[in-house]
Amino acid sequence: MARPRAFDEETALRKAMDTFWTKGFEATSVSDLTEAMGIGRSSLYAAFGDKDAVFARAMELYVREVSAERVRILRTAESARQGVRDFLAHHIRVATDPRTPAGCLVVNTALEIDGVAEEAAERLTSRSKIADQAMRELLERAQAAGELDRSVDVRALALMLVAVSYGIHVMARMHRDRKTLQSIADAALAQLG
Amino acid sequence: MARPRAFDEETALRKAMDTFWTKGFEATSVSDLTEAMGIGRSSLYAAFGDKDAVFARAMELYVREVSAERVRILRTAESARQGVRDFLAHHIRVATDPRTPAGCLVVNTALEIDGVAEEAAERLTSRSKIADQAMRELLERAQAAGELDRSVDVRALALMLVAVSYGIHVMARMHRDRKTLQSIADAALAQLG
DNA sequence: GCGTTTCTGAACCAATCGGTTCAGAACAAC
DNA sequence: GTTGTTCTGAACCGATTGGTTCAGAAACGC
Repeated sequence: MARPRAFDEETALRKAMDTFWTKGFEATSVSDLTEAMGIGRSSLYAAFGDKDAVFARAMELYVREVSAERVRILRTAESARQGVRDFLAHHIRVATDPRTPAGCLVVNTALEIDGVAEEAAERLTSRSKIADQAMRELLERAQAAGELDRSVDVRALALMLVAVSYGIHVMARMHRDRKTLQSIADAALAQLG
Repeated sequence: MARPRAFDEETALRKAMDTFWTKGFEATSVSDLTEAMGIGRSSLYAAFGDKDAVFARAMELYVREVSAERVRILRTAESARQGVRDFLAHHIRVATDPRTPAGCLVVNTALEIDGVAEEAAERLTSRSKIADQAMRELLERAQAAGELDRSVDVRALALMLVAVSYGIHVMARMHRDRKTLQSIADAALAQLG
C-alpha cells in the first residue's frame, strides 16, 4: 500500500549498462547515469545505493544476458569446431551490434578497474574463469571423441581461443569492421582442422 | 642564460606514463601526475600544456620505447615462426614485468578512450595498423620462402596473431601469470607448424 | 474521500576536478 | 654582485564530482 516505482528497474539498469559500456566506469558520472536512466538522483540512490552498486548491478545484467549465453554455447556444442565457431561468432555479433556499444563490458572494465578496485577485479577474474573452464571441457570432450588430437595441450588451446575473443573486443573498439573480425575467427578456427 | 629546469623531462614523463598505464586516463588526476612526477602543478602546465598533452607525450614515449621494438622484431625476423615467437614473447615480457604496470598502455587506452575522445582513438588506430602491416609482411615473406602454405589467408592470420597479443594483455590485467600466458603463445604458434 | 507510505525533483553539501595566476626563489651570463 | 630570465610552490578559480536531505506530489488500501 504505497506509491509504486515510476520506472522499471531493469529497463533503467539496461540504460546504465550501456553508459558504462560506452564510456567506462571512471568517465561515467552519476549525472550521466540519471540522465541515461531517465530518473532523478535520489531515485537512483534509493533504488540502488551508490554509483558502485549501480555498476555492480549493470555488470550482473551483462553477465546474465551476454556472457552466460556464451557458456551455454560451449556446453551444448556438438563438436569443438562448431562450438568454437559459434562462440566466436557470438562475441563478434555483440561486439559489432550497432544497437549496443562496441566491444565487451567485461573486457573494457577488466582493463580499467584493475589497480583501482581490487574486489571488483577479483569478481571479474573468477567470472572469466567460468568461460575458460567451459572452453576447456569442450576441447576435452572433443579429444575424447577423437575430433582433436591427443597431443594438443587443451588448457593452453582453450585459453588461446578465449584470448582471441578478448582480442576481437579490443579490435572492435578500434575499427568495428565485422568482416575483418570474422576473418580473425576463421583463422583461429583453422587450429581445429 | 636562465634558470634550468629542476627535473628531467623524460624521467618525469616516464613516471606519468606509469601512472596512466596503471590507473587509466580518466582515473588519473593532475594531482596524481604531479605527485608521481615529483613536480609542481605549474611546472607541469608550463612544461607540457595540460593533462591531455602529458598523456599524448607519455603515449609517444611508450610507442617509441615499447611498440617500436615489436615492429623491429617482426621486420628483422629470419622466419615467421621465430618472428612471431619473439613478438609474442616481447608482449608477455612487458605485460608481466614487475617493474612496469600490467598489460599494455595502448590496449588499455584503446578500450577506455573510444567513444570519449575521437581524435586520440584515431591516432591509436593508425598506430596499431603499423604492427598489423609488419606482421602481414612477415607472413608474406614466409609464404614466398615456402615456410607458410600458399593457401593460408595471411591478412587474416596476421590479425589473428595480433588479436592474441591483445588478448594476452587483457589476461595480464586479470591474473598476470607468466607461464599461462606463455602457453597461450605456444598454442598460437602451433598455427605455424 | 482519507491516511499512510513511498517515490521524486530540486536544493544543497563538502571535496575534488582541471586549469590559472603570481610573487618570489634560483640560477646563468656578465 | 647585478641583471635578466625562468622555474617553482602555494593560493586561488569556477565547475563538477559523488552523495545527502527534505518538502511535497503521487498512489495505494481502506
